[in-house]
Amino acid sequence: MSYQSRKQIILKILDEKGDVDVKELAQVLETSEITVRRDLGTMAADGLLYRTHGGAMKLSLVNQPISFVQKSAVNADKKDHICRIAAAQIQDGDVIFMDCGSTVFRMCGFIRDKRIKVITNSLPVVHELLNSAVSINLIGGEVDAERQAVHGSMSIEHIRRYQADKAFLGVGGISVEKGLSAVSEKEAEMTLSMAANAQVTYLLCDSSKLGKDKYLTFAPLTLVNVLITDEQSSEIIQAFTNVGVKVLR
Amino acid sequence: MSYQSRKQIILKILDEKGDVDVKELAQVLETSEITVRRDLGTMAADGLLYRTHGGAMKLSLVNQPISFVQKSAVNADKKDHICRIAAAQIQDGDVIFMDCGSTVFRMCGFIRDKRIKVITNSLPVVHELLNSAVSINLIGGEVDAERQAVHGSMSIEHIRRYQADKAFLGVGGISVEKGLSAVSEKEAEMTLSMAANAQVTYLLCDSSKLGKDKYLTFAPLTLVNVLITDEQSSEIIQAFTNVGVKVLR
DNA sequence: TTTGATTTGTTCAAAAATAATCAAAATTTA
DNA sequence: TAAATTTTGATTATTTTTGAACAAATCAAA
Repeated sequence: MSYQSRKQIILKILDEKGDVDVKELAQVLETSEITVRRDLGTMAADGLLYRTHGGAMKLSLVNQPISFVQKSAVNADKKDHICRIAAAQIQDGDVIFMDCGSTVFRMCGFIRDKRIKVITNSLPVVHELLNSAVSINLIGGEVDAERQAVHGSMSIEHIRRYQADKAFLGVGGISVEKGLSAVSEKEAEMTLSMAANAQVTYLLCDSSKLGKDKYLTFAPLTLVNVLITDEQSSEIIQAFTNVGVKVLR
Repeated sequence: MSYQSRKQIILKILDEKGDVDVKELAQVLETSEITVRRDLGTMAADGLLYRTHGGAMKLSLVNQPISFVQKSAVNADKKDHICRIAAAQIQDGDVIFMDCGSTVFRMCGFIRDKRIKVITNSLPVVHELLNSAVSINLIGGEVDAERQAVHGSMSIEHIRRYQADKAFLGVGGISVEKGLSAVSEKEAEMTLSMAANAQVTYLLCDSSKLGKDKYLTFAPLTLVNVLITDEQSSEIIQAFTNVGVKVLR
């Protein structure tokens, strides 16, 4: 197998899995570890990947602060369950908002082949979808390094210029009593703006956040058309359904 | 079997499988390896396939756009020379525009410790400066995956909302006769907008681009207040100075 | 800080592939 | 039909790639 053939395979695996190791690639490519090391070295020099000890990572995953990567990986199974359901609500041709939450980010892996337009303020979402079938519009404004997202009054104005079919949003906390709550006023504003400019608003929320409130209550449950969750308790689901929120799980 | 017959068969196999090897083709075509090598050589020269060691690949699998990192690394010494001079023009407290050029991007390394605000449409610039002393505003709009930048009418509007002290811009080509020229109308628009909303406009241009024009002439030299270049020829520098462009080198 | 395990990258030899040269065979042209 | 031209295949020298071996570097645990 030639270097170019191996290169294509390596890039494909990196795109799918985000990172690889030398031993695994040597096995998959049916070649020696030193050949794989040379290939990875060449590809790193060409700016195609990031070389780590024992393997390599996709460039787009490297420049994210640990905090976002770790946060996104917490309850990954639950989040992926939610994201599969969310992705199934999206048809080719849709225009969708995606906010900067760690659950919403994981939707990227499930929508990359869809011919849709994504409007987002999240830098990780942009990076993840850059080389995909998705067309991207990025909301402008002040960049928040910690959250890797754009916020502020300029962002709010920008969002108002768009009209989306669907919005996929996360929150810090949600309960029947208090409605939606957040830990950041900026994020709350973004959530409100995206919801206001979409036909249908989906809330992606894993079970760890249901029934729990954060310091800033910023919207009633009526902001949400559909709640997508992994929560299995009938009582909790019923409580939301009783106040008019459709629940998918 | 004639060359034309073999060619059709080779192209058919490439289309089906994406890649081929010389031995396999020799067997299928019932000819010698050297004949196959000659055929592949001719076809590669004609731009029909990509010759690899031991075989060939379909062009579409190989023709990836040159990465931004690779482009930025071309003439790195010249670019860094220019960027050092550019960085020296910036004081703490400044608000500056930075466009999406590969030379401008290299300025990041020289300004990361300055307490300034950067307004940019370049994703690599944002990533490079995220964990630095710099405050960043990101221009919103449609994301161009190849250039990793944001463009479009929404972006133009967004830029107009800001007033910067300085703008640091690149161009595709520049000459005394034709003025500034570009290979992309989108980038030309961004350059014009940033220049229109800055007090002082700096053009970063390495010697390989001086005196050379691209297909779209989009602005006269008067758009530029200061040209920063690595060019050492007194004649060329004088030519620019004669038409009112201050030159730093 | 030390130590053992793991990984990396260099060196070298072997294997594989390429390209140049030349002669033979096949095809085309007059 | 013969001469000229083109194509093909064999041989050989050169280049490229690969894998083994090993010293140096890195990592994580003690």
